[in-house]
Amino acid sequence: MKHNKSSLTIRDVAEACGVSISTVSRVLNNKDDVSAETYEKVQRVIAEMGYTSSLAATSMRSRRTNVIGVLVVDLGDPFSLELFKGIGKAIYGTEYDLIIYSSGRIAATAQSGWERWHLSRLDGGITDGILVVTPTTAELTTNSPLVAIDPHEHNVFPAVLSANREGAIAAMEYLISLGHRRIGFITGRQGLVSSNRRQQGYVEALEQAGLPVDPALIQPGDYTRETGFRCAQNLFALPDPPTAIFAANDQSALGVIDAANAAGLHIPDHLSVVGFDNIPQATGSVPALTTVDQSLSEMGYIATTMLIKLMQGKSLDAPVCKIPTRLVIRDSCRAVK
Amino acid sequence: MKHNKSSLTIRDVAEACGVSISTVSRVLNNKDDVSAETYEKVQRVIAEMGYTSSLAATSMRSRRTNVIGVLVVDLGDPFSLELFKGIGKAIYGTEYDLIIYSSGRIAATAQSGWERWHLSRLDGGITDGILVVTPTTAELTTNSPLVAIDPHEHNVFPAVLSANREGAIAAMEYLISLGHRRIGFITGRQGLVSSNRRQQGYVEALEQAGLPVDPALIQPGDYTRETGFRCAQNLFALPDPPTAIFAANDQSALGVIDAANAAGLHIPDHLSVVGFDNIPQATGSVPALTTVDQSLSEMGYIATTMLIKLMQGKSLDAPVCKIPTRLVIRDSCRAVK
DNA sequence: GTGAAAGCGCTAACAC
DNA sequence: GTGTTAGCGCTTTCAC
Repeated sequence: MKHNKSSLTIRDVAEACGVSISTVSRVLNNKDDVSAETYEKVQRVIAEMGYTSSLAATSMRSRRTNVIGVLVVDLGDPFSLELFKGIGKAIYGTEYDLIIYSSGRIAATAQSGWERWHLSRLDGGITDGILVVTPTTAELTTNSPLVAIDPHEHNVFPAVLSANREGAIAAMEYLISLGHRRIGFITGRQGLVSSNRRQQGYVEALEQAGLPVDPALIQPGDYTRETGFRCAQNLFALPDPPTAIFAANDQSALGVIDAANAAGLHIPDHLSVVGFDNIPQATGSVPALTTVDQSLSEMGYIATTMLIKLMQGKSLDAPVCKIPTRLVIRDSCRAVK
Repeated sequence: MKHNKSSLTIRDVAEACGVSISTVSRVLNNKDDVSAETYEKVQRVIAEMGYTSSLAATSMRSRRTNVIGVLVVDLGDPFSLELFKGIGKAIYGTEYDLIIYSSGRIAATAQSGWERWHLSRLDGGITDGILVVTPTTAELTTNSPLVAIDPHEHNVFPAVLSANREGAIAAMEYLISLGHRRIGFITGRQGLVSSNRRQQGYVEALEQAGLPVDPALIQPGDYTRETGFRCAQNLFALPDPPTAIFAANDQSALGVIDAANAAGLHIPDHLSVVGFDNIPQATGSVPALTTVDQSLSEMGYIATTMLIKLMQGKSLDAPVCKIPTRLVIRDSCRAVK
């Protein structure tokens, strides 16, 4: 490890060129009131020295950094990760940089309000625009453009929304059209908006079809395969077990398949299965699973696109963009007579 | 986009408290030379106003930011994403914050040297420690601790290394022990170190066993499922096709399975398959695939742990840490007679 | 125990 | 065209 001398500053460049720091600054910012000759020379020296302006200093002095900040609680959460793909794609080839900010301090993070804390850390400084991945945007205030990713309804910022409810309804309508009357539901993690919305769709579709909502058919899952497995077992053990199961996400659906295999139940002969899938690749190798696909990476992509528009001073076509879901029918469902 | 006024500054807090900005600064930094009374009051006002010190300003003035910077070219690359999981886990509950930095400017990014550019942007300012995800660390200079993630051999920094070569050897030795003599290899993306190392292991294992290295058995892949599919087809079409295929990653291995299915070849009766798997979950739903598992998230975790140690002024047990691979034998291989 | 003042590296007036 | 200068929000001596 080489700990060299302290990093280069604009002053070092200026001295090396024999000009003043403001001239260097002008070159850095592509101002046009510099002689071609000087411009050229400064450029050369900058390249030679490998100088880069310090983000910290630039942020402080000027309001233009071309940096987009992404605020996220749990880095590593598959949800966020999938979003990053889309965000990265949207940023690619543009003149923007990206900073994903996350904190290890659970104290500042676990309490609601982490978004606010993070936001004020970056905003008013380093970033020119913000993408927040959080359900609660109510308390957020900022001077720069902000786009929220899948916030809940009280949101006042431009946002991209996922069609959780609609997707669940589509899945249920399909199952119902196949003749299923008793359809089990494995919920997502309690407290998450996505989970509530999917459950809401499940209930609405039943009511719409004039079918009863049997609480015994609703099993509390948590988006994991293991819990999906146990929920399915509970469902199988019912005196009057369901002929179909709708799982609130891909992992739960895989758990259902595991449980069916374990119980010697054949899909789709004995049981029809549909899963909500945020990361279509996740079930890509399980072609026999019907899914409601929702592309999280598309959400990230679109949110970033919206933010960039805002940062460029353009206005949005619509302040809120809903990302559609798509029912991908494969071999895991069969009509019942 | 422009900035309005009104981000809260330390001066606002000072005025609201009727003290000087230096007193507020002392409270912010937990200095002990402030009277309990004042301390308490300032704390309260800070909480009430929802003030947070600006990262930009703090970075500039002091050397201590408690922020770890992660430099990455391609956000969205599954490799990086998996790393983030481990990094996030390592950071969780600590007093450190994390900044993942990535640039959309292909000009600064595509050319070798992006690492250097990014580094100097963050270093000497915002971050106290750096994690770089890049093969080439040779040109990097920095004043703060730096840990490289899977760099190639000319690296001088503390690093975590993956056992690509060793893993490939393990896979090959297993196949060879089963009696396979003609083993196909689907390479990773050309130019990547991981790819080279795995190929190196393939060749070494053959040589070690006194088996010939047949160039026709080495198909150039690119870590995608589609290319894996085509490579496998090429292999099948050989006058003397292989009895086993080792694919340089999970996706290619899935492509091989696709191709085998398409060609009516049964695994493992007609063909044995092993894949190198960076993201064990990726093939989790394909239990019939033997894999060399290497946990990328573990690499991220360990690298972060090392960096934190360094940032705390402690020294490392070893400057370089090798992440082991694990051969997970399942039903995709059979002995040939 | 607290305040005043000097910068950190940079940009943006404003001079010349 | 180019240099000088005044801060951006903060930490840190150094007085009091």
